Amino acid sequence: MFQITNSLTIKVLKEVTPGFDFAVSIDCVLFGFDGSELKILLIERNEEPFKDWWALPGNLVNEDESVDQSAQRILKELTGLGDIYMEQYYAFGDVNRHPQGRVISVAYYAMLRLGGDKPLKPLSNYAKKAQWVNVASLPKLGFDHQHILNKGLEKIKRRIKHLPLAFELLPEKFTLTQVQSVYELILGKKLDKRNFRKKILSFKVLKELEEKQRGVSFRAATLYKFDKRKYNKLFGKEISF
Amino acid sequence: MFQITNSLTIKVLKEVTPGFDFAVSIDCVLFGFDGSELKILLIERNEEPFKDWWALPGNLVNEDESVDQSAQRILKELTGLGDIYMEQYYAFGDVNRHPQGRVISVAYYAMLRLGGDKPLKPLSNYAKKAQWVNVASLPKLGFDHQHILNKGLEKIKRRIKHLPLAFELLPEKFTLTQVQSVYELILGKKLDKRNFRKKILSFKVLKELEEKQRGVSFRAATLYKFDKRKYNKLFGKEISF
DNA sequence: ATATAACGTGTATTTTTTACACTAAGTAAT
DNA sequence: ATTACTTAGTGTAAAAAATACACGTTATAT
Repeated sequence: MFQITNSLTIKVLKEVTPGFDFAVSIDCVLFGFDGSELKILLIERNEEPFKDWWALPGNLVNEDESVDQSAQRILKELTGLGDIYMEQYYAFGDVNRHPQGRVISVAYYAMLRLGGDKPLKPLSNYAKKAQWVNVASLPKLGFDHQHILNKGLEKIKRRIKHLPLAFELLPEKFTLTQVQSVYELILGKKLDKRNFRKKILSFKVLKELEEKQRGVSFRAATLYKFDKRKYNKLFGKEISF
Repeated sequence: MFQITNSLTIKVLKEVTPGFDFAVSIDCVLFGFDGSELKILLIERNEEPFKDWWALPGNLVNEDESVDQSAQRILKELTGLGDIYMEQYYAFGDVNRHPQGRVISVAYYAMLRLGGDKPLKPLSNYAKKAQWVNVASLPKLGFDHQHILNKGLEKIKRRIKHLPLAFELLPEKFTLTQVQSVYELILGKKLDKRNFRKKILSFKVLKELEEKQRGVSFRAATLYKFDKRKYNKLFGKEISF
């Protein structure tokens, strides 16, 4: 159909409408909590640009998928994690944010419970590996990912004041002290123990269990679980810490 | 350089990296208040697709501009309005949202005071005209613009509870009843007059003027103006109505 | 038995939110 | 000038929420 008469390296030659020469990518900011530290899920890249750098799990959107679908696929491919509800929070569109062309990136965040149950295994070779990294000691990240991450942190800081997002970070059974730790880490400040408990229990979305912690030094705390049923009824109510 | 050996209509023939065949567009949701009704700025389109339909002011992002810059340019071209701070709120990326190809749209909103001072004059011929339209009686909109607009409304509903956005909609001098009207329109519910005034004055961002309304039937109300200085100091404080 | 370290609890004060109804002032019509 | 009309403008009491603050309890480790 087309005859190419010069010797340039041409990747694909194709009919193009002006304006249709952008790429769209997804970047995922996954927050995790291991019981004491706030973590972010990063990958070690195996492709240019930024090969061998740490970066947020991210890649280009395909033509036949919505950006929401794409976010799910990309997270799965790069980290092995599936079935995670992520929420879109911002589109990054500076001209030179990507060294290989004009790429707009749509960022998503999610909160995730950590634990041996969810192994991190990249399914594609875009990533060498995926790993949870302490937010307080991040490596240098590729692209504008530090900026994307900072905006994500700001976002959850605001969100957690109004929604009990913290439970998504915690294991099924948790102590009130752990809940408080999550809030303190995300908000970056200490909270009063008695007032915190009064408040968090007043929403009536926690169910006290008969059970106590096991295998801890010193006094074991009572375990609670999150009652999603009751949480859904609460929807829209304002919460602040 | 290239020799085309068939007869298809080809708009541009160009080197393409796979993935780089998206377009990115901007859509602007501008809210206005004329003293009694909440309005949205719409254009009547003069280009396919959806020629002759009403739609949000929107167009494709150029390669050499950031999405933020693009939002400013597009708004100016389609409505004649410049120098308006718009905030990005969501990226819409369903596969079939645009009939001519894969277009991701980044949506922005702003609040604007209405008045003869800001004439609406499209500078490009993408729009036949721009016009403020009552939110309560919208025409059918092209693309997924009704959806984009609905999300924008939800957004400002949440925002106005925490920030005094209402003042951006009002003229320089306004009455407390007007402020209350804006809140009631956006929140979609009636508020108690005494409690509203107590609350809005408690932030101390309004300055009472010596002046009263002119040219109204019945008793004239005291005029106030917004004190941006004091507002900036307030930043971060939570407000709720 | 004792030391340790985290658990778990209550009250008083202040601040904020809510509910609620009438008088005052200016305009328009007669 | 009187009257009718319409919107402006105001206060208080009760309930709810937020804040400040300290010590006895309990399981573990030595």
